[in-house]
Amino acid sequence: MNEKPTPARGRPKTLGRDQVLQVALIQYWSKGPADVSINDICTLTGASKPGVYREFGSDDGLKSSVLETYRGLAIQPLMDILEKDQSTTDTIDALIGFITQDRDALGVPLGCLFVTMRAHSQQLGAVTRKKLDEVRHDLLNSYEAWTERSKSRGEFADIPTNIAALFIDAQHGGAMRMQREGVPNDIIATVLRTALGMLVLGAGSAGHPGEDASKNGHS
Amino acid sequence: MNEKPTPARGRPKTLGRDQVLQVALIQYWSKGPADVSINDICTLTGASKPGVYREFGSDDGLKSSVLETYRGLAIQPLMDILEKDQSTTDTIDALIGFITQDRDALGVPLGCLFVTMRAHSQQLGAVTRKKLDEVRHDLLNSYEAWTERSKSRGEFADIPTNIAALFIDAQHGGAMRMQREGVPNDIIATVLRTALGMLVLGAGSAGHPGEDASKNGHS
DNA sequence: TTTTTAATGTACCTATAGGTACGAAATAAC
DNA sequence: GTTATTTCGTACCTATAGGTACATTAAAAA
Repeated sequence: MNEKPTPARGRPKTLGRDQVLQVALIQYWSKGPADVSINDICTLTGASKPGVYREFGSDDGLKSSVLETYRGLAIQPLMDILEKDQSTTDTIDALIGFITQDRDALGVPLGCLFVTMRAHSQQLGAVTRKKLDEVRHDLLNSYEAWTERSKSRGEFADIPTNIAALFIDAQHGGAMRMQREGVPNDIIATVLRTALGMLVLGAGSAGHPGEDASKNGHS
Repeated sequence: MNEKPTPARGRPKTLGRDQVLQVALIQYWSKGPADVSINDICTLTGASKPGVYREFGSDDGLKSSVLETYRGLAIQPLMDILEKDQSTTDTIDALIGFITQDRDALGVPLGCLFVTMRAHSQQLGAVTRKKLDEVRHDLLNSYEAWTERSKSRGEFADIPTNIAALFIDAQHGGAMRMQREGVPNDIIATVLRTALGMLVLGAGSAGHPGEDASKNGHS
């Protein structure tokens, strides 16, 4: 419980680093990383601008720190599902459940900050882009490792591992984009079942239908 | 050959509307619509800023005009492939060929301006967003109509039409994102064959492999 | 030639972005 | 108390964005 290793010497720090990170996270997530200024974050947190710059160095520094936070919050749990020792179909169901969780109920924004940042990478600084690439590689490696394990159990369709990983990544990105565009979660889940169902060896040309949620399509 | 219906009265117009549209199109396409200013376009075309505003009204007006241009240039050809009277597998092959064309050879940027604008819609004006929605609906309707025709020929898998349309749209978006992220076109084509192949009734759980392009995956 | 019309572009406006200089304030050590 | 140290936040900087006021110019019409 070492709250503060050094009892410090000068003026005590009052800036709430975690609070700034939390607020910035929600703002970037809901409005997009390019549509939230440092000024906005200062106003919302009550922090001073030099305080934020002292803590994070730059806009780029803040964004990369937020991405790191998001990774622990939303990307790691996704990868944890892949690590878990369960059947291929169970993993797919768990993935779909995770991706199409009710965001209102959870109190978090729609979409995925990681996916959004990838789409906006041109507007991000070098540090954030580098971390983005790192997270992307981690995630793709996770998909590949899961695919390999599933293949070794004889549960995976005859698809090259790297292709499967890119395919899964594309479905994830597509699902998050649909969510932001207002497609209902049950429709998204149905699309994902169709898409990911085909990865399972021996599944029909259409995945198992599940409950029918195919009435309402796009607005 | 009515070059100019009205011989005009006052000072002749020198602003090259089409040139501005072309330059803006390439700029938005390659750098993203939020990373190109009116000033940039003025510098690149030699047009004056008031000239651009007289012609297009606003930033929003210019962007929506560019989107309209892009629609004719890249979206309509895609939809034309869907209208063509050919087998489901042939249409899928044509789609994949169109999407993974060599952009360097064609002299056009990577990715898809329509897809990029959708991802950046928060940063666009009301007019452009409206047109974006219109194009999106057109495209989804095109996918649905094609799906229905394919079903009536007994060539389509047992997937609800609206779900199939969203699925195809997601593959297109994913392909364009991969292209921007540096995935080679032959890899993208393989992912698309895997994804779209499952729409064909009676295809194996993996699509027909085609030539093997599954060595190099993601960088 | 003078007038009317319609386009031209220089030079400006306001707002906001990221970023910082610097004196004031709060603590521990002396 | 005084000093050393560390953080604080007001007030500022520069750059660039979208957008426009207005005097000027080039044509057709009178």
